[in-house]
Amino acid sequence: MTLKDIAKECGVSMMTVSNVISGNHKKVSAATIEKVNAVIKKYDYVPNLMARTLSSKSSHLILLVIPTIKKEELSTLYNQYLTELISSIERELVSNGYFVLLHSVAEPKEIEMMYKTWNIDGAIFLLPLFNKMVTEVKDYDKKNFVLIDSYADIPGVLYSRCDDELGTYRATSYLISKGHTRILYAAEHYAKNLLLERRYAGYVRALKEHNLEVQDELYAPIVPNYYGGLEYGKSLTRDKLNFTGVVTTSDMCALGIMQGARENGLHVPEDFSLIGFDNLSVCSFSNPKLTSIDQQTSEKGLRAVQMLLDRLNGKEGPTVLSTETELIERESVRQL
Amino acid sequence: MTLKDIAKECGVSMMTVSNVISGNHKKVSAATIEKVNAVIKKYDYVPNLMARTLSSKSSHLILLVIPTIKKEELSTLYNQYLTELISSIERELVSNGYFVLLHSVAEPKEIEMMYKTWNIDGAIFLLPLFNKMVTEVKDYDKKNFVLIDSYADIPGVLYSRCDDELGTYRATSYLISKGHTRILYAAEHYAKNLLLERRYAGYVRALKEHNLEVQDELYAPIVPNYYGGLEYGKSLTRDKLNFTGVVTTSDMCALGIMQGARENGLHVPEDFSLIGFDNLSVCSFSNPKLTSIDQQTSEKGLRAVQMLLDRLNGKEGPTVLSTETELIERESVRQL
DNA sequence: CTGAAAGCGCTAACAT
DNA sequence: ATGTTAGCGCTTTCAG
Repeated sequence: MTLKDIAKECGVSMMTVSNVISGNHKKVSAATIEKVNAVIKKYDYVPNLMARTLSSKSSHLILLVIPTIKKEELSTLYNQYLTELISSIERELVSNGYFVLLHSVAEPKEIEMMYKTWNIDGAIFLLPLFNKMVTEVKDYDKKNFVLIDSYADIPGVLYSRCDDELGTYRATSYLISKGHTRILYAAEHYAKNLLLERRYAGYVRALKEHNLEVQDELYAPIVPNYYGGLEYGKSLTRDKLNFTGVVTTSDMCALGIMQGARENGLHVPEDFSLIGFDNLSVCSFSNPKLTSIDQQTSEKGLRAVQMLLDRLNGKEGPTVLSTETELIERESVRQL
Repeated sequence: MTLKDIAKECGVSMMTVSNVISGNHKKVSAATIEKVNAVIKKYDYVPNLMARTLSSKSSHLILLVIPTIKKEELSTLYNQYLTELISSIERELVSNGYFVLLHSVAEPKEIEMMYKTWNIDGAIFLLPLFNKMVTEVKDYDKKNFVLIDSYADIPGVLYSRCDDELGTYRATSYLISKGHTRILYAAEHYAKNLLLERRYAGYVRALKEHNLEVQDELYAPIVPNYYGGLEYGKSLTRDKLNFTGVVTTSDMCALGIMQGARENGLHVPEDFSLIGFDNLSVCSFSNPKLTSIDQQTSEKGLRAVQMLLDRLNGKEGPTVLSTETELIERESVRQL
């Protein structure tokens, strides 16, 4: 069943049917619209988007870029966070008449290739890993890119993230409100990773606001994932414990620290308090349950899509959107 | 840059270029092949698959069907398992020249719609939730469907799963080998869910082989997810504990039981032993670490793709493939 | 408001 | 081994 068939059955031209389908309702009389729609429904006709794209150039296809990472990394580092993002983005795109092409990408050429092969309308990059790659794509500023969790500040692209600085500020302030004054920051931070930089800034701001000193010995420059945390936790002993609370930048890292420390007989929250980041469901599965900073992951995906669609529709709108963070109290912080 | 441009620059016809690209090397001389390839490389030309699909009918697009489920369910029930499947399927398809259209689906019509709009070459259904829906799709047996984790036995479709029966057999046998004789099976099983049926069969077989009786009181018909487990765990008290070991059908369920029981002062493995299923990375994050049955999730995805590609290429091959299960010892089972 | 012609970029089928 | 013709299903453009 094609446009032509529908047109024939209705006794009108293909263009009329096309206009009905595209919602060009000013160009067709109400009577024909109804007639055409009836026939469309009768045959369950849906337009072939390959043909439409070929002649109109707009595919309604959005590239969802995931990293080409090894299986182990995928499962331990990004698991639930990614599923939540992917599923929220998929839902929002589909409910707006767009389709999702999922593709893992290791170099800029592959992105250009996808644009040529499929006439992609836009692309969403799921992780800030892609920051440098993006600028190496030809005409990237005209390709409707959305970067998630990025602070790269590349002109012409869109950003969806959370208020990272405020997140760690909340975590740190909460520990302070519970009587903690010696608070460890457990994650590397350096200018190259702008997101971690923001999170560190939040920690520093909270300390300063409460007249606490930022001390070198309260900074553990670890890689903020499960294994980085585990290793650090294992290095802890009771006499080396020069802090009472820890701020981390991921739940997985926090769980690693907890697990590593336990192997040395150190327990959360008796020996030290601990706060995660992301509020993954594993927070409820650990013992003790992990207090964490929620960052509204699904909402972040949804806003990424909305920004993108606005841009595709030529609407002026914000180029950066941030979700709000919130402290979720569980069992890993104790009152001193 | 189009086929036409390449043809012109090479001084040959479009068909010659087309034949070079499609690998029809018997129809073109070695010299022209080289010349054409040089020009292709020079311009970074990649064919437009919209146009190719329009004329050839084969899109090289595979539909990856995920369920339309609510956010909370996604994160707690399927998180890592799904990520692992999706990423392995994506990698294998792309490295074979196919592309992945990700779409959540709630009813059969949507699948037919995707076939019409995008000339999909085949579809992979990520969860057995889709069993009934599949048979309601028109000409489903000619649409190159792969069902993951399904025992539906619908003719004309392909199946990728693990040896579920052997999995629970291994778990049960392991508990028996550790001196357990009163072993609880914690998951509903009924003819409608064929996978759970298989898993229950494995439990029963292990008991019988060791001359242990299958007892009604050692069957807990719970929904095998975190919340089902949690609820059941909370219902346990020391005097109601009429078993020493538990076989479950998912890690999440096992973690739920562990957590719920702990709230009543019952501990794993001191008060009872426990085995999960899936071997998710959370098994290493819990305390105690969860002994589990690994089912090679990535491999399962990979085999799904290979079966599908064989069928698309007209190769005769198996219609069912199962990955092997393996017991991964950790800390949740003790020797009696 | 409706329609006819031309063409998007490619390949199947048939020449040569 | 290479070229020509026709057409995939749709939209753009231009006429009425």
